[in-house]
Amino acid sequence: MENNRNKEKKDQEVEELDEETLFVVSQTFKALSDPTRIRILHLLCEQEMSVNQIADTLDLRQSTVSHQLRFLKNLRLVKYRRAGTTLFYSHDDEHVIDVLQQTINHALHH
Amino acid sequence: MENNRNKEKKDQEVEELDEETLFVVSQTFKALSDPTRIRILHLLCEQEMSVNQIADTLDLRQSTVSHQLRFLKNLRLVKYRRAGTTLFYSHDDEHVIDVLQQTINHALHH
DNA sequence: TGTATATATGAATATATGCGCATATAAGGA
DNA sequence: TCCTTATATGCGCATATATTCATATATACA
Repeated sequence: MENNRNKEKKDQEVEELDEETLFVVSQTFKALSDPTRIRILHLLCEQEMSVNQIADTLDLRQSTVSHQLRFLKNLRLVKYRRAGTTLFYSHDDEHVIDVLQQTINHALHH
Repeated sequence: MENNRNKEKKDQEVEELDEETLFVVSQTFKALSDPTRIRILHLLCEQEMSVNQIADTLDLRQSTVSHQLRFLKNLRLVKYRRAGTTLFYSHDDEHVIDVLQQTINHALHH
């Protein structure tokens, strides 16, 4: 079987993805690949919520929610505003929310 | 902190996702969360390819490609046609390919 | 300063995941 | 039937991940 790497690119040949793009894309989807994070992001689609509100609504431990919010915040998928000791989280990436909504709708209608 | 589950739904309150939807959506994104699977699906966006062609093009072991193709086939994200002993794989879910392309483009242009 | 509330964090544990080796299976041709 | 080629699969290892408990940090307020 012939190996085409390092040869001239054929007309229909697809451009290989560079490592950074691959990393960003895989991380983005990894964020959406866990049911807990999906539930959290789905909540935050329409309203901001505090950590404890999220934990209560989804019946999760406070630490679980906090860990996952840190994960999502590192990827800049959520942000927060402080009000006293309470932090209100909201989504911070329209594209990711779009993709999530699309896929939820696709799953619901099939 | 008040727990709103099992109470009347407020106007802006988001509908909770049922377990099956949650499973389907998370599995879909899990498929897209691994760099190897992304590379394979990205290749199959534009052309069908045999297992060995994929392995050669992406510099992966044949067993690695086969394992990942099985994963993708279980989720019905790829299909294949047989030609002798060779299996030509191609993508089989337009929605997932769309979502992948969108996210790759989003990553490339930011 | 001391207390209460909200959130974050570190460590431990259980589980899931990706990959490679070795081998099995399957189809085609001599 | 035997050999070759293409692909699939079982198992084990190494690593990643999600969750929990216990505790730390931070803010507000008396």
